[in-house]
Amino acid sequence: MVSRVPSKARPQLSPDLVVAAAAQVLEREGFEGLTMRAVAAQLQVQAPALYWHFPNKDALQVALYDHLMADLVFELQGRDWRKDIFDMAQQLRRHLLARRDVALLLPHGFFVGPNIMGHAEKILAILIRAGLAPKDAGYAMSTGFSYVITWVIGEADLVARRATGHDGNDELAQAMVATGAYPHFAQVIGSFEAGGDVDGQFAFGMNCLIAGFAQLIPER
Amino acid sequence: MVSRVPSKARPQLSPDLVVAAAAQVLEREGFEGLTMRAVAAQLQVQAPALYWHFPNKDALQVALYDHLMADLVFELQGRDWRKDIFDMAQQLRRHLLARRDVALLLPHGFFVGPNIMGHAEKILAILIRAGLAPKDAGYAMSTGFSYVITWVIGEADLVARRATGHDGNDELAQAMVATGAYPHFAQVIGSFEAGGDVDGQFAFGMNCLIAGFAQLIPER
DNA sequence: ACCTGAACACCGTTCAAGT
DNA sequence: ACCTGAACACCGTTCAAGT
Repeated sequence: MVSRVPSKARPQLSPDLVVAAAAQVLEREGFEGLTMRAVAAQLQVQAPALYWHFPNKDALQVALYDHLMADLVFELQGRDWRKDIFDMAQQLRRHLLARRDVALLLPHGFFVGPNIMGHAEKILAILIRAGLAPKDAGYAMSTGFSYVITWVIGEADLVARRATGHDGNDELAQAMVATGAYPHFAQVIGSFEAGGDVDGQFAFGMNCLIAGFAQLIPER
Repeated sequence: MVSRVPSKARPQLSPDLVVAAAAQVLEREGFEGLTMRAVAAQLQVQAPALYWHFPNKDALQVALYDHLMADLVFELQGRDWRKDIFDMAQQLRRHLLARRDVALLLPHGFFVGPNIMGHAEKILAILIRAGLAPKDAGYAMSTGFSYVITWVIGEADLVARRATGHDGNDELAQAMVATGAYPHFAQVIGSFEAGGDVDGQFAFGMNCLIAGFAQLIPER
């Protein structure tokens, strides 16, 4: 007789366990390696088993994204709302960059999850307290959120390309500049030869947005 | 003997022909249907034939994106740089929305192609003429570009979801609001019940950016 | 030089069947 | 209720072989 409660019993599958396994696969194999089969293997289970807990891969990805936001806690000064918003953007950026390929999990726009909601609530509180109308606060948040996500995808891509050596895109750009048909572009490229300041560029865009947000506060 | 120049001769394959076929497939089947096999079928050719003209699917996608930008011509007033930048963003948005799934072609950041370069040159000219330093102009352009792309992906997704009926995300949002744990979020959702103004929201974000750009112009 | 045929090594997902 | 085995209908890509 086989024991009904085997000692090596791997715990029964649950959505949380699946998400945790997916997180490990993502960190180890990257976004391209995040397949249903790989997640199943991580759990020592067959791929179709996952479909009992998630309707499809998209749903798993969304849950995974939310899961990876669980340990993001904004640390704010609470003196100037502009600084607070900026700090949140910066901390979100760092958080996303520190975990492999997280930003790629969200092909489509904003969505809802328990952890995400907590962050959104905090951001909206600050914006509304700063004087923005609720509707404007909503616009501002989603705009800022999109900015950070898009930025992180670009930045991760950049460091990946630098790691693998030459760009391929850079060469093409050089070639086109050499034609002399793009004087302004050439000028801009030239100003980047020092290497470009990633932190500075991120701050630039974010501060642009914040400056725009500030204009929405009605005069009192 | 078979004639050496068959009358029904489909012209020999070329990168341009492949890209044109890919454009048709994208418009007809959408991004998900854009497979090497489908493009090949459009050309009445076997899939591996494409690999003679493009090293891989990514390269084809990039070429396709650039191709789809060929018939975008910015129409500008040339009086106020802010208005011109805004108009370009608006026209780019409309252009992207009018062609199915174009914005999805660019998973990674900016890249280079002949048509793209022409547009970049025009944008940079305006920004530099407005008084931005070349480096700032470069930052501004890529920030604005990312904004529009991300926006369009979100907007296309939105109309797609509306077309298919209920959201699934909306329901979840409602449920979370009902918990009462997210008062600000609830407030924001409430202010959108009128339906939300897509054009207005796009303009909002873009104007935020432009306001930020303006702050970079040194005082004279 | 340019394309076909056949195959490799995968995918997400479904579904009957087991326990 | 929860998972396996086997399969379906695909993918991108490689490569020997044809012309």
